[in-house]
Amino acid sequence: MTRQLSRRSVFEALLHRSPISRADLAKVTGLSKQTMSEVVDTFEQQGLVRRVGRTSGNVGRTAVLYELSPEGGHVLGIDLGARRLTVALAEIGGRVLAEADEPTDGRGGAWVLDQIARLSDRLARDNHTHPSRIRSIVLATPGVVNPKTGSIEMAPNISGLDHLNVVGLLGEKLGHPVVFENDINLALLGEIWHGCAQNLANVAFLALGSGVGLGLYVNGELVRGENGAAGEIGYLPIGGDPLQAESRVQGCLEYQLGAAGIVRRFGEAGGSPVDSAKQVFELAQSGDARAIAVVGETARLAALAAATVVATVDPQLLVLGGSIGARPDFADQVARALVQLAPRPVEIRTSLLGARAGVVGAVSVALRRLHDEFFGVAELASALPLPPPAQRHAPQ
Amino acid sequence: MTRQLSRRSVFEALLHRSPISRADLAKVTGLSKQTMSEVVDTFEQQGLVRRVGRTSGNVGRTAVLYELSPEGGHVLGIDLGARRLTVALAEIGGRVLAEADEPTDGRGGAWVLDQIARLSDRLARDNHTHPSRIRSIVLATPGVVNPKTGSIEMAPNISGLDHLNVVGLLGEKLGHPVVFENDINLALLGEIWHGCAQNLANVAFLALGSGVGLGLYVNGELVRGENGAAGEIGYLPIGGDPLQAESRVQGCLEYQLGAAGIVRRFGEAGGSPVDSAKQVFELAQSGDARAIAVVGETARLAALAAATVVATVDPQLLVLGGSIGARPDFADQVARALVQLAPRPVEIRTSLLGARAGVVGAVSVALRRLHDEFFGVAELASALPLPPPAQRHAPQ
DNA sequence: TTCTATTTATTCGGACGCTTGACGAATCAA
DNA sequence: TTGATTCGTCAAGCGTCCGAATAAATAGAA
Repeated sequence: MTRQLSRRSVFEALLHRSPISRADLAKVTGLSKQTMSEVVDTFEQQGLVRRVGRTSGNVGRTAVLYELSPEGGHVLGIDLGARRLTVALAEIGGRVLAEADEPTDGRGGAWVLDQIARLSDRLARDNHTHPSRIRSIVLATPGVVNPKTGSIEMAPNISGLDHLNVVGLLGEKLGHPVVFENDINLALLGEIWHGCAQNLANVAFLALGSGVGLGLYVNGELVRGENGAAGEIGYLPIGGDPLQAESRVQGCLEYQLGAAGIVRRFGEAGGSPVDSAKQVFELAQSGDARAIAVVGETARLAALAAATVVATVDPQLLVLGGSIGARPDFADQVARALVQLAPRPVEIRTSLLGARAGVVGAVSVALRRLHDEFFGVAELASALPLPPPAQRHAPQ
Repeated sequence: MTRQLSRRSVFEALLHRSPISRADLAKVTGLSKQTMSEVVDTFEQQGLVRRVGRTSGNVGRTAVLYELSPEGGHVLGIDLGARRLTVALAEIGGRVLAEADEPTDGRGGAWVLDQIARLSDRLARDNHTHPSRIRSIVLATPGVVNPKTGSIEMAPNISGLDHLNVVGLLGEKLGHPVVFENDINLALLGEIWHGCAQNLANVAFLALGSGVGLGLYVNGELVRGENGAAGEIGYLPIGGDPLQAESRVQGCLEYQLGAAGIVRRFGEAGGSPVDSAKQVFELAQSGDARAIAVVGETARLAALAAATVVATVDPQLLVLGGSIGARPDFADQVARALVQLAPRPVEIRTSLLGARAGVVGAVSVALRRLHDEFFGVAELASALPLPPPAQRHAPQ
């Protein structure tokens, strides 16, 4: 029990300061040299740690340096988008070994699952890792992921996936259980781990692309909501009559702010025919007056959504992401509009990782789960619960 | 270190199952009878625990029963409202011993601080507790409380308090440091501890009274925001033009939905002169058509705010509180309007504790802080942090 | 009443994990 | 070569926990 705590703090020190000697580990963790040698020895026997050289140049005896060994375990992050499939492989120490991506198999359904398995397998073998060594897998997917069951409640925009038991089938194909999480939530975690929101505890991630979505990170924790539906801001009563038919079906804000809404509004404004929101933005940059107006209105709506989030959860930073939100010209307009709307100034940044955010976030969660599997202190960490109002008297 | 964990789990068992014998404690906690006797003995010596009788009627030797002793410590919860001052005294085991309230001293400033000290002192002495025995004090106040400094950033609606170092002065007067927290947040925690939201982890508390405010409880934790300004939904861009002058100063939603806004709208609708929002609601109940319309519009605005919260954080339960929000007739109208607006049905309840919610929540936080002071595992509980992207190599 | 089964409570011995201090080993600098 | 310094191991001791044995107290059966 107390050994578990020692092992945990040694592992933590190894995560952040490798390569490191046993003597230094003892100083950092506060444990004795004796205990340290014992712990490191068991780590070495388990393959969690390996020798990596000796110190030199210092006065005194040289020390053996240790670092976390890739033998300790590998993790897989997968971003399953409607257009693109991305997979990343990392080792227990946090180093991302390789990333690969392909267009998502257009035939959908089981073909996509096969594609994921094939790509993951190739990635593992190309990096001298047998797929069976992978000890944690997290998959980013659009749609609502129920936090209790882990199942997908709203199928992603991929045909034929909604009838399949995706969690079970994919776990079987990959030889290890797969944890699902909403892609926007994972993009947010990606930005927090390796992106523009590092070391912050209160961050909101506004994703504007084909749809609109929000990721919330509060008190250093992801907000999923009771049904995993937190951040479904497509349904915010902004930008139109929330009782309208379109608003009921698709969500009031999404109807205006989604890519389809932008294209539609550009058409209604008499703009030349376009078939993607991207073209509207490009027209605006080239000076098309109608496009400029539509983009301005789009930024105003996004700022309204941002102001809503700022007033509700008071984040330290607002990250703009998604294929539309990450455009720097657009982000500037949103920031300017937000100054007028928000009760207090809030910093805005555009996504640093872009399309990679989701897969990086998936890797970060997969890593965290692996670490917790080895060194978790689940029941220890729980807060002392207060007594209920009706004192239960133990029947004697 | 490991003893601390044992002590902690024994205390937890005592909190929830007292009176209880040492033998039963051993069964519940999984510790040995031997260890249990040691721990309980030290608790008894520290005055944390006392004998309270023996078992009888069972076969076998009788057991000595123990319970948490009030000698272990008392806590104070204080709700400082603009109109009313409420103080509650509880003991370490969670029992609320007494509550008292008075109209807030209208002279404001230092008089109010004196009043708090006097009322607290009386409450302690009336319950055979010397004020010096009080080991944790939490005060509920309107306004934004900075979560880092603990200071009040927006002074409550009490004259003369904004120039004073309230935290320091009050701590001195009461002989123990005082922790401040937003009154709506504490009302929410009150409902979660003893009210209508017991044992839930995702709750939103919509407070409608002279102002509008929101309390958020997510993942079993209070959401304060980076600056303590989470839940400042008076600034939601709902119910009017958010760029208007009134919206900028007071908040767009608050301008319409606050008590003053209700009275104003009733006047604009040609209603008979009233001087409080309460009268508008009473007129509506007695059949006044204009009042009915104004109340209906008010409910619609509240439902829009609620829909915003539901779409953003997906709570399990929405509690309506505050002098206006807790009216059952009004809550029904809000619930009906929300069905049309929210993407998914969400349960709504009205506050069970009413005006007492704030002080009950203050007691709950004071208790939790006392428990953590004795049995906290702060650094143990922290999650394993992931390594930063740039691996720091220890300079050797 | 006496005896037995049962439960509570204490005592004792042993195991585990951690620390301290001493000591040998390895290295750099003079 | 010598001394200072640091690394790593060994041995001893301490705190905490557990399990087994034992004593104490009680209800129910004989």
